[in-house]
Amino acid sequence: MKNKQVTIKDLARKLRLSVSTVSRALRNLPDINEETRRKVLELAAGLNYEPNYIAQSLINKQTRTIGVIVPIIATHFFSHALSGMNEVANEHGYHLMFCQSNESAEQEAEGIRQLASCRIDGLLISVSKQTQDAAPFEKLQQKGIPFMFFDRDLRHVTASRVIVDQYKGAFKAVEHMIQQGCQNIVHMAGPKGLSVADERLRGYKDAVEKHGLPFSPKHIVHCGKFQLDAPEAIKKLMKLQPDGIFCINDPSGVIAIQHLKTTGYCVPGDVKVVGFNGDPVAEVVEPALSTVVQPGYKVGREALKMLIRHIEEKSLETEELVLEGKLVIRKSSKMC
Amino acid sequence: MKNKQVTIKDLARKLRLSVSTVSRALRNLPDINEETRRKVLELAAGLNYEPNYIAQSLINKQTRTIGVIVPIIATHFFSHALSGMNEVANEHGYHLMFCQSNESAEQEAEGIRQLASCRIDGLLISVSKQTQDAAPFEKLQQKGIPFMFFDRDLRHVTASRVIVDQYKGAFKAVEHMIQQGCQNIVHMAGPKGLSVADERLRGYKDAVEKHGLPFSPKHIVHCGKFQLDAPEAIKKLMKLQPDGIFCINDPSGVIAIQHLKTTGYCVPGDVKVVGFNGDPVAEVVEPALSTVVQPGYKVGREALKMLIRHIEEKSLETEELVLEGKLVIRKSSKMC
DNA sequence: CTGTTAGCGCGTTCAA
DNA sequence: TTGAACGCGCTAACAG
Repeated sequence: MKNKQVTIKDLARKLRLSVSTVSRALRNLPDINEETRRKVLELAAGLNYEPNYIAQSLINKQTRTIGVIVPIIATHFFSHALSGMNEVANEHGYHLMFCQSNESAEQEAEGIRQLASCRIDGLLISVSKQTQDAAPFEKLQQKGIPFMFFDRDLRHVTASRVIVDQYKGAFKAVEHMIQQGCQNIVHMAGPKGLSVADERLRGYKDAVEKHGLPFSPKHIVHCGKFQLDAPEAIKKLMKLQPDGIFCINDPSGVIAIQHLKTTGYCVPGDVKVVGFNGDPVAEVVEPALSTVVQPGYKVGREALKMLIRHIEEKSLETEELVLEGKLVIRKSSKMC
Repeated sequence: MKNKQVTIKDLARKLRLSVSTVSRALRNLPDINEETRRKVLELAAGLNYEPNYIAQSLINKQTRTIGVIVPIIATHFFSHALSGMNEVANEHGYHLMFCQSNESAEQEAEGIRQLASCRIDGLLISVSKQTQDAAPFEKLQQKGIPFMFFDRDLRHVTASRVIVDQYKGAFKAVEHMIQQGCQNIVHMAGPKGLSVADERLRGYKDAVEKHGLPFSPKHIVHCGKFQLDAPEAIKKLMKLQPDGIFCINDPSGVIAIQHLKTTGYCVPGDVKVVGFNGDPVAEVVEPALSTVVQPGYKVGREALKMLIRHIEEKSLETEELVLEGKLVIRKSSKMC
């Protein structure tokens, strides 16, 4: 039943040639008679010959496979990033091997180990919320496996990265709220230590301070798992009687809006809300949620392009590409 | 700079043993002195030895890698399915290689070709909206590469599959609408020929007929790209003055609700709406959209589990697992 | 218990 | 222009 793959050896036998001649013909190397090449190519096509990439990899020491680790696939941003990577991979003849860390540093380290032992040519990673330890990345460096961060990175690790300017996005968003009349803006923040969350917080704080709005540590509440923590976070934040809530992402923005509505507040009349990401739910909630749209697809594309370039040029320099999110203003933050 | 990986040969040299002895020690085979095994294992750990899976694959003829092809990753259902597969893959020591067809039969065929030439051990696929041709799958069969469908399948291709009972889900949904008082239900359908869309349509039609509700070909409008076609489809359907719209999925259900509201209808008062899938937007839209939640994560898990079983048992029988969606009733379809 | 030999499918010398 | 021989890292068969 098992249909053995035809090998270069089979071709050689049928043509009474040596394997090395066949190999040369197949790879379009010079130093070969046009006539023999034609014959080889013809038979190869006829017999449906396909090179064994495994065998080639064993020699080349390259697999044309890139590993990708994301915290959670089922996310608007990361699924779009993967989609972008998929396209670039196709364009350049690479394959993608993926792994999900489930926001766990442990699973992430295990994923890195697994993928690295597969002899991938490079690794693209967006770290989990927990990740602090640089050790797994140092091991990659020792092994000589090129890797890069995309979106969520570890600041203190020397590596290339493609990120989105979270600081600027947050700053723009908060400044917009101020322009719309907010005088007291609070921030439902993400987990401490996560690069993107820290940057958004920094952007929020700078915008608030630049415009002389009130600020205190109480203006910020951190959420680990926002689906769980958000409701309580909002209650805490509302004690400050804010007229604006800047949320770490869109799902939490949606929760905020829903909570405000059920507790008798008017959005945007009493309180304006802005989220972050560009999730589909932001467009659907009522009032529609203003947000900073992250270019997930583009992040994926650019990250893989950069990594492939580094791999193929054997470049050791680190590079950093910073993209920008786009503030999309909807009803939830408009003056009325 | 390049840190050469330590090989079994290096271990052998340092221990003055033969490579085969080392190999046996490493693999915990019998016929080996406990003392030597200990030494080998110790040195291997000390030198950070890692087996070269490429070389092993060349011999075993197995890569412990599964290919996955999905129409669109950035989708609630498929991203959750991938997530489920990722978990099972980890549990069983497999890797996942993925590829997106972008709903194009051509890209899908190319993806199959690409993955197959990578010497994957098996393939999991959910077909594109366009796919009709069975040829790519026959080639897989010839090559002896086990493959399976999940969710969207090609009915006339003999292969195992893990699917969700779309017929039953649609039937339940429409029957629920009838119970809530609908007398004239129309259907915003998916593309013709797509297995899941056809089944949902069948379920809709049977439920309507069972209860003696009016039905005509005009009660159904097909959408290819629902984001584009939905608005027009709704206009057409509304000419029949329905009091219920059963939508092919949640995004189109959301569009329906929004359209109805802006044209002066009350949902669910005048018209009840039910979607399909369980996308997050369904919970957020107002009124919240009733839907049939598809167990995407479980489909992914079960599909990969089944495929791995088939691979490891070299089973040739085809198997079919049918899961069920769950009707979740929200405001958009409640009697009032 | 251990080592020798052969080979997986292919690429890379080097002679011929 | 072609072919023989060797090696990639590892496993498998057999002999010792």
